[in-house]
Amino acid sequence: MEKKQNYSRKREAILKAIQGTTCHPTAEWVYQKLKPEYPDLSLGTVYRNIAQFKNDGTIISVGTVNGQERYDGNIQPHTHFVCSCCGAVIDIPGNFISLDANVEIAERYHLRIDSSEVLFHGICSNCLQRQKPL
Amino acid sequence: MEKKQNYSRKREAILKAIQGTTCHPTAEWVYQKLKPEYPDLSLGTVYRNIAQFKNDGTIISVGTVNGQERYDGNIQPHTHFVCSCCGAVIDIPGNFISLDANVEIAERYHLRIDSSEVLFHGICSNCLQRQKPL
DNA sequence: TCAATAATAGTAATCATTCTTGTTTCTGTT
DNA sequence: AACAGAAACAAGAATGATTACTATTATTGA
Repeated sequence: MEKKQNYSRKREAILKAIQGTTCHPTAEWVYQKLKPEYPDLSLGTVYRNIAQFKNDGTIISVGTVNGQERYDGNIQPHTHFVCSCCGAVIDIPGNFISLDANVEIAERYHLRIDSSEVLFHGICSNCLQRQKPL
Repeated sequence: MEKKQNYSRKREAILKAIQGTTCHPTAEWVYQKLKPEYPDLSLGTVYRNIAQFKNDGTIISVGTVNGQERYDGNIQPHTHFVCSCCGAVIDIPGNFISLDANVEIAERYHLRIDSSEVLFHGICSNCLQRQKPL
């Protein structure tokens, strides 16, 4: 019952672009990145394929920063830091949530937990440097 | 140097509406909630005051669910569960992140951490019930 | 009461994302 | 290789949440 999926060079390029960076890009970033090599690439294509990757679990969403959704090609459990100054999303190795906690919470609240996410907010080292003179 | 702030009945009502529910409402929800009592309320006013509350730290944002930002009047550290089926955001008591972790990460990566957030994704008990027949 | 200024309604503008339509690309089969 | 059906696409229109603008109204301190 699953839809057949044809090969597409652009789809592959979009995935590679997301997996090949740690900047947790937006759809627009991917579009701009690939535009030189694929001049007839359409932003809609980027969105459409990203939606598919998300659905397949090939990539994950890191959430919305300044109104734009950010994606991550690294699907290993890890943690993110979001700079409230420049909007950068930075990887922090480590999970910080025990598997036990997941199970316990799921049971206590009668929920099914599919994933957990830890997010830190603050100012990144770059922005701290820049602010020093103030 | 701080701007003077005049009293506004609508602003108070908006804050009370957000603080008086645990549903982590959207701006639209607040607007619909208050519309009967304030027939000339404007959606822009809701957004403008929410932005102010967020800035003051009176409320927090829980992130974006299905394209709409969700707010929380409870600023005590606690945890959220987001139902990927119905979009409900549910409070889970407890923080799950140690203060030590914050300090350690901040030092190791030369960051300033202002807040941390734990988010669970899955299916809530209501949606699980509804799906049972399948 | 009165002037200064903050807050608002209503509406227009913005911007990320999704949808639509007609065309092009894949793929399996002759 | 040529063909047919399905999948993917570009380009642009449509949508929907949020923000900005402008003329009016409310609040405040004197």
